[in-house]
Amino acid sequence: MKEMHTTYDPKEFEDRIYEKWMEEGSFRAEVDPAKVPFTVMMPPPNITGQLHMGHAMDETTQDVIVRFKRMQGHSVLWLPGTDHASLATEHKIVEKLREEGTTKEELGREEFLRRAWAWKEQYGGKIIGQLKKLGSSCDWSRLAFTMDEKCSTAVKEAFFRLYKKGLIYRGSRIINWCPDCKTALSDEEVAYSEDAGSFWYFNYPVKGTDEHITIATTRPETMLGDTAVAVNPHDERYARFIGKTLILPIVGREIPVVADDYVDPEFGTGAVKITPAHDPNDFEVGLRHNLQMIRVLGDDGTVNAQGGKFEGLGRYEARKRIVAEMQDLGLLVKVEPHAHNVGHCHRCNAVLEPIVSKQWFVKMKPLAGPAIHAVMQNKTKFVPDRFAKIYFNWLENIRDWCISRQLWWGHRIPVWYCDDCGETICERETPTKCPKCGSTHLHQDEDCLDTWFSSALWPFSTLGWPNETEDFKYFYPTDVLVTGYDIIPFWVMRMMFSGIEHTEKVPFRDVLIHGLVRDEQGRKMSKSLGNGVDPLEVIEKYGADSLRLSLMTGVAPGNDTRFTDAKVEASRNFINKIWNASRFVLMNAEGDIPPLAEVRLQPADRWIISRLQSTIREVTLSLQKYDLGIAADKITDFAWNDFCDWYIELSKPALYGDDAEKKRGTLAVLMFVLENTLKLLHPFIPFVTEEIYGYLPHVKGNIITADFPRYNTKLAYKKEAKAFEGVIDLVKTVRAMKVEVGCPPVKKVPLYLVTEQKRLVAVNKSSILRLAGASDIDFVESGAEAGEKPVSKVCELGQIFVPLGELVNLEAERKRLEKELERIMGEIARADSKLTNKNFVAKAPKKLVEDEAAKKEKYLDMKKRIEQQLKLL
RNA sequence: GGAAGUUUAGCUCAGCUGGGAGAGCACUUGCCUUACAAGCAAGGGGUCAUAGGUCCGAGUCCUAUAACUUCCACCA
Repeated sequence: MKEMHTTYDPKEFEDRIYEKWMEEGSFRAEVDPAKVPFTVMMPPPNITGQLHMGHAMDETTQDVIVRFKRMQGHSVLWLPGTDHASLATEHKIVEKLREEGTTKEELGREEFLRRAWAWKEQYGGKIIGQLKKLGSSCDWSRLAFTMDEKCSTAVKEAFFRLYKKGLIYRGSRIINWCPDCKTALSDEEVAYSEDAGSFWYFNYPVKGTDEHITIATTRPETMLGDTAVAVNPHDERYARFIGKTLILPIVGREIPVVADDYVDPEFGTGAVKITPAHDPNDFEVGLRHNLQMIRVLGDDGTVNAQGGKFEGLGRYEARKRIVAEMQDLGLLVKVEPHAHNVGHCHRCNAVLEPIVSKQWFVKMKPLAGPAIHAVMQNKTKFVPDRFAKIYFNWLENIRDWCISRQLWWGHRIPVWYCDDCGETICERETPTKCPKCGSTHLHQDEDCLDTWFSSALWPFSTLGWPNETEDFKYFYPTDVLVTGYDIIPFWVMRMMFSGIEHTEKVPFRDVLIHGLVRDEQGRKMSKSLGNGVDPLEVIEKYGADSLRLSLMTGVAPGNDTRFTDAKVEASRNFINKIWNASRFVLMNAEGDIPPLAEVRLQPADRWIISRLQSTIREVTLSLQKYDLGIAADKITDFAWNDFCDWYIELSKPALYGDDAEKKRGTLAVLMFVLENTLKLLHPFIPFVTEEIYGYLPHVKGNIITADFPRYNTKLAYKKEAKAFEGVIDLVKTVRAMKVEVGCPPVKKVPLYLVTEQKRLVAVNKSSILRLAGASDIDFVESGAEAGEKPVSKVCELGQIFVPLGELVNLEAERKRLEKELERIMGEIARADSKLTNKNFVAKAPKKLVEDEAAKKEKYLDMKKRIEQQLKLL
């Protein structure tokens, strides 16, 4: 047998283990009617992306679940993929072109796309290698890409169906426009931030009078497009102006004063300039009053021909000039500082312009309803369920989804226009002639679809929908979707309504939401702050298992967590502990190790096996509920405290003794517990558990495909385990006594014991002597038999006396005993207060009352013993 | 303006359907005990944000309050 290295060194085996899994096809999902499928769709990272801590959290969470389910015997499909990230990618390539001194327009669409695909081939695979480093056990043979053939077919089909149902339409509406990216965005892609701005007060003269109305605006440049001024119909100050005409300064246009409830008389001056083409609210007002819509800003954010002499100026330059000119005209009343929320492009952070533009939209109301119902009826459950509220909130207030983007990299809108008759044609396949006039002069819509349109189909497009493939039939709907709460509106919601609309099934049964990974100070990790921690560097330093475990411990679903080096180090230390415990077991393993069923079990054996059983049960239940943090805690607690600190130490007398049968029995138990502990740990720390598993002499195959431990009632040994706790308590009590009186740990002391559990103590004598640092144990009836000047302490099993001779300070011992007596009296009083409470006795569960009475008995007994001992001093 | 979350040991955080407050790190003390100093043993440290309420019993449920965080909406 190979020897294990003396220290845990993840670098030595992590890559090797991953290759082994790949070679043996351990991640591959099979359509197997004999098994129950378990499907998880990986949220596809952007091809522009680098692995960050958010991914590490997301991937680890999924991998833990998937490995657990795989070991439980499911046919597991964890389908990986990447997202073409239309805007983000195009943005990057455009930037690169700029560096080369060219533009996408100069290149032309075809050449641009060729470059984009090349870019995807070159960089898009990077993140996949990074996912592998983490240990992600996804089925790489099914790797998908949102622009591959399968997904493109699904996108066209989905668009076609929605279009035919009238759920997709084209229209001129106010949309969010990014002047830098030169494309429309959806409402969800707008990032608001509070910016310091100004409030300019302008006078608009009333036609044919000396009077004027003062309006206030944060965007003076939009006045070029003003087509009215609105006041509240109930505002007495302005009642006489309603219906009058104003002269728009600078421009000279005559505009009406209209009454509209939208205006808040309390805010500003109570009179609002109306620019229907550049403000969503004004747009609505414009519709209600039939106002003219004048667009004054072009796609690049400069003033267009409608802006007269300001044409060609940037929006901020135009603002400056207009304010200056208003001042010259004596129409600027005042300027106030004003902080207000401004929408920014989530990709390039440029200030967005609301602009009226002809775009494609998805009608949301008919789609939102069923998506809301599905969650209300628990067809899909959010974990934790509070996130359902966020989901409802979004869907209930949703507006139509702008899906067209003025981009080239993405799914081109499957709509053609007839050059001759102007017919709009939407087909699954590229049409060759106009169905209306027969013309062959057709051209396709220039725009692309929002990236999220294809992401929304991800749970089924990747399985071959709309074709009824074997994969689709077997693996769909999926079981759980794992993602951060920030993605609910972008993705979860859209997958829900798309899934229900297109497949008539919810796309996933559960949505597991995890929190954000923040930096050590609790700040969001971000590029601009430069506070991001690179998971790959952490893996390089500590290994992937340590990173994974550190992300999984001490976290609750949906709650944010902080990343600290200290936490990774703690995880690394734990893994090292497991490594060494395994080494200990293997070092002592000699000859054939019998299966557990064939050996005689000692009390300590039954205790550890019992503890293992309850750990198995708790861990399994926690994992099923997605309480990964609790599961990780339970296993690490068992492995470190129960197994390493107690059982391994307890096993040493048997291992080093001459009783061959006992030794074989102990080895069987050690091996059994180790093997099961490794299996419980495997979902969290897959590499090291697989590596150690390979050293176990009696097992075949890999741990990744081994059976997850099952709770076995026959091995629960509840009573025996409970009794054995007394032995542990005894050892702890002796250790504490020695420390309290300052007895050197190496000095072996004789123990005198008053107890009714003589057999239990006798059987475990050698372990107790070893662990407690004692020389011998004698059973006595009272302290009087315990030699000169004994110190004493009560414990679960009875009372311990240790004659410490010269080490004993009588006065100190008296004080110690009095203090302990005080504590015991407190306990008795506590139990009494409950037992004398009639309501408690009458209403509390019977078991609780009985337990309380038993405790009181125990403490009364302890009290008696201490009092006796005090008399002897 | 609306919504959600957080508030527990010095720090970072767990705590499931209410039944004697936990972990890791840090700290104190003592140990290189032949798996492990990335370790072992023994400890100290908490009116569970505040005020009420329900209950025999509240960190846990309810209602207010405060502070912080986040999301959404937004008044030009």
